[in-house]
Amino acid sequence: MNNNDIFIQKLRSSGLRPTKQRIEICKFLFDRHKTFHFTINGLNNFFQKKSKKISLATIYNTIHAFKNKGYLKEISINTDKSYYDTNVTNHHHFFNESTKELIDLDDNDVGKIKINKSIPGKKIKSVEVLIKIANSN
Amino acid sequence: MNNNDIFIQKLRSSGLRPTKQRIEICKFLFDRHKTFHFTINGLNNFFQKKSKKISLATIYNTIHAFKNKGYLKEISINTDKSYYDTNVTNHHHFFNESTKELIDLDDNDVGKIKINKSIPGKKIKSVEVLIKIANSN
DNA sequence: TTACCTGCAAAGAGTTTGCAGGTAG
DNA sequence: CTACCTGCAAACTCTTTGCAGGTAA
Repeated sequence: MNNNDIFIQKLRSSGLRPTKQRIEICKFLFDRHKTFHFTINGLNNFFQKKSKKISLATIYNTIHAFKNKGYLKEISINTDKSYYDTNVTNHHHFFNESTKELIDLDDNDVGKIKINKSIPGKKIKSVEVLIKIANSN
Repeated sequence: MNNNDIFIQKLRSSGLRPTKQRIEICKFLFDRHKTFHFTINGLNNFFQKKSKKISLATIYNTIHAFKNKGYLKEISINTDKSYYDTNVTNHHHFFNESTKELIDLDDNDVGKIKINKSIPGKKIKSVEVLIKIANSN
């Protein structure tokens, strides 16, 4: 089974039709070993350069669908734009303010977060640490 | 010295002219005991209701100026809009997803965050924990 | 054939900017 | 008087939406 077939199956099993565009997006996002962070604009630029133009509306649609299916995680750093992460496990981030790049941290990089407060009737949905870094000079 | 004078002095000492609008904004933001979170839209609504309309451009200008002077802190929760905090000390937050409200956590509420990774040439600028909560039912 | 998907363009939300008139010092 | 500030409207960026034509099953 080649990669395309894997993605076709992945899409189908999520109730998403495996269209040409979605398969291309899958190949770009998920056919890699390392964690990958991106913005919608970055994705769009990539496909334009490859002359595999996918309309912005379709990119938004697909990314939203993938996020809803749990294949992507949205990360809020600032109000400018949304960042997405192909690593959907619970983890924290460095944000390099000089380059505007996100860097994943793994479990060993950040000690356990102890939360000593709770609010009646409320449940903790997520705990995210964002560490902003910049050139040290 | 009354509160207005304190704010006038605060503005002047920052190189900001104490205009009517800025003093009004100061009074609303800083003349309180508890920590206060707000959005630009919320501020705007407040002044409109009080029939002390301040133009949106001036509100943006002033909030940016205050942020640059270190009187306010911007908090990123989602891409929708910016949240601001009159508590400029280092602290963490609950974000109530049901009500879209921010709640400050103090030092005792969150254990010390241990970071075991560093990036050569980079310095940590801030460490922020955002804990999303929602109704537990 | 039918439900779903794509792409375009228009619309929306939040924010920023240019500029003419107003105000503080 | 001069530099700075305000308010309006226009512009901008990112994102969402409506809809006509296209495609998967």
